[in-house]
Amino acid sequence: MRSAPTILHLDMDAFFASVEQASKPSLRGKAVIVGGLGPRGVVATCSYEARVFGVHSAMPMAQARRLAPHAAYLVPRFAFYRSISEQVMELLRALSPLVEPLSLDEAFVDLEAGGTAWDERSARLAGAKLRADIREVTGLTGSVGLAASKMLAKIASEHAKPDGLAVIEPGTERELLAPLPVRTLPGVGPATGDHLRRAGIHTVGELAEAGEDELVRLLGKAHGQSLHAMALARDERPVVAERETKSVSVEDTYDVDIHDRVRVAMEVRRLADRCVRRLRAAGLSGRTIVLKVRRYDFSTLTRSETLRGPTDDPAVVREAAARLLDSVETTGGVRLLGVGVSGLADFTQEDLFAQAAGEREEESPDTGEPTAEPAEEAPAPPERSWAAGHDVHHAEYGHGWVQGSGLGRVTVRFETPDSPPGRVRTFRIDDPALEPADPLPLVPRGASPASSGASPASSTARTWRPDDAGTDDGAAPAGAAPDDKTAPAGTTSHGGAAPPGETAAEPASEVAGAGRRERQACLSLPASLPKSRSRSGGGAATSSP
DNA sequence: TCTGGGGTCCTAGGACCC
DNA sequence: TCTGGGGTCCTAGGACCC
Repeated sequence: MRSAPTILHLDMDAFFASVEQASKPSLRGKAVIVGGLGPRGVVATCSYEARVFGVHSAMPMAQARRLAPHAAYLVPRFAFYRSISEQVMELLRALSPLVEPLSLDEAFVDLEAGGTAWDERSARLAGAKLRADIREVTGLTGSVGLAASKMLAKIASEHAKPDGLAVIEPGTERELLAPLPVRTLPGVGPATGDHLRRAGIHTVGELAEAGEDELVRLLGKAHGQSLHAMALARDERPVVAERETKSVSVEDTYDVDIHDRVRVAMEVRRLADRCVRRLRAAGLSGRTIVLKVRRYDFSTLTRSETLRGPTDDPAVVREAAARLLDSVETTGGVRLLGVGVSGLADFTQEDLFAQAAGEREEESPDTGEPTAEPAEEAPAPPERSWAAGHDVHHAEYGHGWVQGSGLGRVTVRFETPDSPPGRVRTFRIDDPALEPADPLPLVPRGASPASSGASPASSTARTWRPDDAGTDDGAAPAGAAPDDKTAPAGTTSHGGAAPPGETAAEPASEVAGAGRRERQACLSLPASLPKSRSRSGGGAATSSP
């Protein structure tokens, strides 16, 4: 393992929700919940203001609505998030060619390989500058972890959240990890956590003491070995820039279970076509077709079939999926269907017609509503769906976003990322003056005068020492971060130079406010770690030390 | 409370070949 | 006639991650 903390992990704070707050001034400082809005939707991301009510990602939307009835509920706008993500990834690639994205809002960077950092000091500077650059270019905040390995960098960024930077100094790792709950380690989810708890293993230190043989016995070879290594802070995994796609799949959960076998078959056909479009858009073909069925009782099964050679022919995938469906009992109802292709090969057939058609269809807008599609291959008509959160333009009132719709009406709030909070007006859904619009940039173009404003705020950089995690009051480290954050937000970027002076400062101060609340919620440091990564169940319950 | 959608990796059994 | 072991591929399911 390297001797300097030159692996960086970036994690954008409450990414989807923060993007929505940045683009909609009236939502800043408010509880914002992004996810599926149907009866079976779940929370994808929520703002820190919403977390105060106990809302967290992966929670059923119905439960979130009970906990936070007055929050703003929005459908995700992936294309927009992707464009912001691309701006962030561009900043990372300026630091090093070795950038490994994990999702739209997360990535590892090998600073040493990029010649950007070689010791702790230079790594801190790079991390602080990155955070400042992200804020300047996107108006958003991200948290940075720096350590000598990927695992530790990720643990550090989690600790730094929100809007902070944390360094784990080489040499202190094992001492720092020892008191943390096993769920802190990547790869320990609910099942493994329970398993270990039943074996009397609660902390990373106990994991290390258990020994490799015991862990292999408990968890199997691969998992046991890797967990033992991680517990000892041994992690040699390199940052890998390009990883090959292994599979492509699509799936839909239906608002109500489907009982009609004919309808099930039709849905499978549509999913097969959608899957092939994605496959072709990626320039791939595949040999193994997978059908996924989730039944009324949530039991899930998969059936797969491997062809003699790779295909990207919709008819072939459709037929394979139909054959697989024949082997599945669906009486009682089906809540989810999915079609996937694996065993991928680079696309080699030169079927230019099909390829062109595939690309055209891929462009169709992403409304987040699985059911709205026309059944056959007709060119998608201009759908006027008015999904909550999407941008619109009105001939008279200008740019705004859909706050809600129903009963033949659509409610629009007229505001832009750099306007003050706007007013709401209601129209008929077929009002000809109203049309869908593209999102506006979060930061006005070219409005970045002397980048001096956001100087690499090295004051936000902290070292996470073993003592910090060990002490229960945690007052000093926990309190330090948000205070540090408010400083750059409040004092920089105001200096009159930026044309709309409020623009840069406003979202920043809101996020800082959110940060304060977040910190209150997790004063005890060891508990704070698993809390925000609780994907399913548990939450605070599993996190108490 | 009633559980999304997109992925990755691992395990285990059986078939088949050497 | 009995007893192998190893390797690879396929299938199904499960855990985990964001």
